[in-house]
Amino acid sequence: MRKSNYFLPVLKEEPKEAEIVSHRLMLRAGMIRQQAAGLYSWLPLGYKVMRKIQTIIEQEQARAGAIEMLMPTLQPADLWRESGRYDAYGKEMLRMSDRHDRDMLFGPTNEEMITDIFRSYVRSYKELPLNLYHIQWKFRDEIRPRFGTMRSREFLMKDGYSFDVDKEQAERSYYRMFVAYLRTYYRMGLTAIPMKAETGPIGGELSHEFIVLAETGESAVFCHRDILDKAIPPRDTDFIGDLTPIIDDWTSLYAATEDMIDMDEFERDVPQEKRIAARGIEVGQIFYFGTKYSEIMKATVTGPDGRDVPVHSGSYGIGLTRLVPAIIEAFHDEDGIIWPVSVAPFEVVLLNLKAADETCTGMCDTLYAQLQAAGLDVLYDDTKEGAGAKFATADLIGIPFQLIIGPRGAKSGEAEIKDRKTGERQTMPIQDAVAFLQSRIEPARRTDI
RNA sequence: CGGAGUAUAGCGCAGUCUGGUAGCGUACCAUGUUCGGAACGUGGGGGUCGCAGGUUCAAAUCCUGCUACUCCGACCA
Repeated sequence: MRKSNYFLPVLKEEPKEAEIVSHRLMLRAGMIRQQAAGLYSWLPLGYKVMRKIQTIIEQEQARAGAIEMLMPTLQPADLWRESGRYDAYGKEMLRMSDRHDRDMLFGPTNEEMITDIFRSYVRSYKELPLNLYHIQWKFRDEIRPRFGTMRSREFLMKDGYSFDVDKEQAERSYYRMFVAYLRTYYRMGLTAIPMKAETGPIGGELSHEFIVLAETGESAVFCHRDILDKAIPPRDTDFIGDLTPIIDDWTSLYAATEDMIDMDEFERDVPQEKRIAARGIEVGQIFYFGTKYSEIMKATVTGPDGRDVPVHSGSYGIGLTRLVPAIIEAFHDEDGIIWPVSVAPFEVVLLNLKAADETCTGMCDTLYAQLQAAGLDVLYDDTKEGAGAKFATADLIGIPFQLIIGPRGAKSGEAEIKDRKTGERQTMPIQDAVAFLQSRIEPARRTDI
């Protein structure tokens, strides 16, 4: 993409309303625009990041056997009356009526709707296990939205629902999502720690929150240091097989949020030098809630013994619109964002330091074509801005690699490459630059791990 | 929902106390000189001063009501 043809409204000055660093940087980098309290437009750069996150989620969900679909944002109130949550949910639920005065709501989640779909079609245990998910906008009328898209009212969430014939099978489904989540966050460059969690208003018995450590995190968290270095289950993990050893390994080390922390247990199980007490951002949560909805909404299947049983379910959420700021909270410095390659809006930015210089521009045009041909996602700053402004913008929007071509280098055949993360720069013959970038970027995509 | 603030050009702000033809920086447009870390000069365009009502010869400024947004608390993917 040529920057001259792109829409990238970066701000030089600090927006006054933004409190935390990710919100400030998302506004300054031209990723989002606030339209009302807790409502945001996603501008091209921000949306591109979210699409990359979405693709990773979809790939890892598919690997774990979950099937993607799409349910509507608006839901009929009757479905929620049936589960009893229409009255239980309170003012967080945005309610409205249509032209025929039918009570509707903007869905804050989809347990009722998916249960309705399930009970309409599935009759036999032989069709199980089943795990259906969608990625759709939700609305919760937060009393006080804040921190940009970290805590917005409208938010994009992946929510998945598993259906199994009994608790044992349901636990296996839960474990599949547990492993899928570990892989999903890792592929985004994050270290997300599964922590024992409260089951909250959704209810249930077994639940983990996935937490990214960050100073600006909303909740205090406690864990064993070694959990940060645990190996992620590889891509060839057998999701059909028994995942219990992986789960046991991950849950053997203490990790809990402030809601669930048992200090005596923490201090007993974790040696002092291994204790981490920090703050964290929740980027996902998984639940097993058994037959909570299937019983009340009569979602049953016929078991092997010929008798009807209510299905055992779990739900699995990942907040996409929260992940974007969470990644920024984890990866930034005083100059701006530092994207992990796998979610970066562009993998490399080509900086033509002097667009007025014919040699320089000719060289850059050639390189731009070569970078694209090499399969790299490239932003080409072909504008007439000064060099300083280009550097500042490139740093701000956090593209992992900068390929810098100045008039001197263009003449002598030398290119400079800056690694945004380390700040390290190296000079090399221009004809080597594309291959070098390829060798650095391809493994960093984490598509083969 | 309780407490505290803010609202003046795209963005950041001054002007309000003490009423008298709306300003600064930046961004934008034109032009010239620059050109490796957000360059400089000259010229230019852009504002129903959040909305409504009131006081006054005269309101960004004083009074009343409303709305939106932000921060602190309780709530939460």
